Amino acid sequence: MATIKDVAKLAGVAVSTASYALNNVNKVSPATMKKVQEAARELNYFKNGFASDLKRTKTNTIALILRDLSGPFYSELIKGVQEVTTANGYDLIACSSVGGAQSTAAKFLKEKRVDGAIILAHNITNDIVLESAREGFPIVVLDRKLDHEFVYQVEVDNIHGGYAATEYLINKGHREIGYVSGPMNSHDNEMRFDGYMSALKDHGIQYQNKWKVSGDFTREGGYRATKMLIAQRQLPEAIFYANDEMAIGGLQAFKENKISVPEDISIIGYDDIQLAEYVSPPLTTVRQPKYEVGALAVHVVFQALAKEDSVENYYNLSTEIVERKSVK
Amino acid sequence: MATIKDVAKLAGVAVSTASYALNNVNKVSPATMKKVQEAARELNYFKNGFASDLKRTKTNTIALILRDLSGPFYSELIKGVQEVTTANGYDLIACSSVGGAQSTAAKFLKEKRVDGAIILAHNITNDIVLESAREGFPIVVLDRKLDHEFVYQVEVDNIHGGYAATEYLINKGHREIGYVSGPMNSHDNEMRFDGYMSALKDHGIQYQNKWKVSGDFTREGGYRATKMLIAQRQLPEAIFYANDEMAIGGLQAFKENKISVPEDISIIGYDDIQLAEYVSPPLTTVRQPKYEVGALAVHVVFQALAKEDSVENYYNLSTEIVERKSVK
DNA sequence: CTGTTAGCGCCTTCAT
DNA sequence: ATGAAGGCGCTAACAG
Repeated sequence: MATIKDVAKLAGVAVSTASYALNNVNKVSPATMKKVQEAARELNYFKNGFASDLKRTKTNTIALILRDLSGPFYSELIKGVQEVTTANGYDLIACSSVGGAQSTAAKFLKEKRVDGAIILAHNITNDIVLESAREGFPIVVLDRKLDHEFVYQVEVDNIHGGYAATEYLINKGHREIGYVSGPMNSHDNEMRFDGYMSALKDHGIQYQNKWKVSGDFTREGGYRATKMLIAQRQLPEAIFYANDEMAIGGLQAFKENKISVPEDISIIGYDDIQLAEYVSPPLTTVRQPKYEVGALAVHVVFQALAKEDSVENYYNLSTEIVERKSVK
Repeated sequence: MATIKDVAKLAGVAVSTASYALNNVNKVSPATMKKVQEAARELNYFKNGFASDLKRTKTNTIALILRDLSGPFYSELIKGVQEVTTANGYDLIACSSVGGAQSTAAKFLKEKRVDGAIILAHNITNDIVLESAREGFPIVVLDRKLDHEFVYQVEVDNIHGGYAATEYLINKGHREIGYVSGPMNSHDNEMRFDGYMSALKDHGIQYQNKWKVSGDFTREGGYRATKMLIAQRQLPEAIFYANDEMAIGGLQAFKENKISVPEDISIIGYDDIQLAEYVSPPLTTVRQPKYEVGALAVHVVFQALAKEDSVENYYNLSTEIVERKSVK
């Protein structure tokens, strides 16, 4: 592997000159420039990224940390992140948090291998985030509440989203409304549930514990939760699934039991994932502004990096109901 | 930011001792070990990843390069890559190649910021791959043919897949079979088309140029291509879409024109993406062993890294037809 | 405009 | 078992 030294030697200049030439610093004569570039090409030289990063203590890349690279994560969100990152001349890498504290993600955070990070991965503990964030290493979390000078939150207003979903069902004439929840430790789930509760309360409907069942945010979980509800032999008139994946699992369960949606029961999901519109019946759901979340998140990272005074630690975006055919 | 020096000082030992202690080298007394670890904790010390990588000239991470992080890329493939990578104690990062030669991906390749890479991204030119690969930096390509000592190929037998898809249609009694192609520069597309042609030929069917139309591997492209075919006012009996995304776009076009699938026309896709089974009618398609491709790809990287003699430069996996309801 | 040089933070050989 | 010291490849003062 050729180093900058080799290039300098071949070009007959000092290393610093070679460095300047290679980095286009306006400080070197066109002739030298050319000599150096030719030498570099001849040796098939490429800078060693680490050495460079080490020296500048800056990587020019930001990380997007996802629980599972292969999961049905929000492609719109990634798009938002990606576009803004690129527009700012930074690089983006995605890394997975499978393995928790031992994961690649945790390592990148702790060892500060990037200039900033955006996290959407429950299994990265708050501790890791808190001890990694620092001046010059802003972290934005999309999935939790955290109080730290250099940790920023952007979230969608899930309380309002949960409220809206529930109220939508109520306005359609339903009074008995089930809730299939995500994992208990999920902040998103908690907020959606809060919204659900408030809507019930504001409309004078009594909350019934038997109609709350947990589905873990997975399709499989939604399926099982729905089967449980069905097994109770007393279904509510409508169900609010805390995410679309679970709702799709629920659809499957209803189908197997010949319960038809929305004739026999109405259901509403949350997220508006791509599949939602293709499922049968098409799923009425709550859309989150995913692209905006992603774009805003990176934007915040850059603002923090630039030490702009105007950065807030907390941002909130709102949701919107998308009506399809799963509610009567 | 605390460095190893600070830790050593606080623990009252030399830097080297601190390094040994921190890296669990069996060379330091338990007492010293403890002192150092405590000092590290107290200072909230974490090693600087770059310095470490620079010194060892090894990153312990491999990169998966995808054309578009947000695209509907194969989650099964990623899963295969991820699991095997993790099982080998390596880290995995995904990076996007949007931007081509200026992309993050190209940078990681050229600057050798990882120990190995797996590429599924047409817009990374062969040149970049060829000049980046070298001893100690194996690259496996999933989407092209390339001849280089340290470039490995794993591909699925797309020729056979294309053949099988076409033959399936023929066996169902269709003689007029259209082909909606991916981009011309796609090796995958080319192979599928070759398979299509051979099947036609082997069954004594004349290839008709008017039934080949390009769809760019996107849903939108498939939609437009199908509209074009419809506009020709003379539809084939069946269409082979070179991927599922395009087939789904086609489904949409047919629906809008009240042409029903499979009654009026049969269609078959390729890939077996997740959506395929949810679309209406469920799409008959050719499944690729995606998980296996991913797993094998990383496996090859590790073999190459270990300089095993048994590594081949070329691997081939086979496909399978999954019958659903879009072919009559 | 070009060259010399001092580190960036860490690992590791060599002596002790 | 521990310490001193060199250097990985690069950048950026600083001096000329």
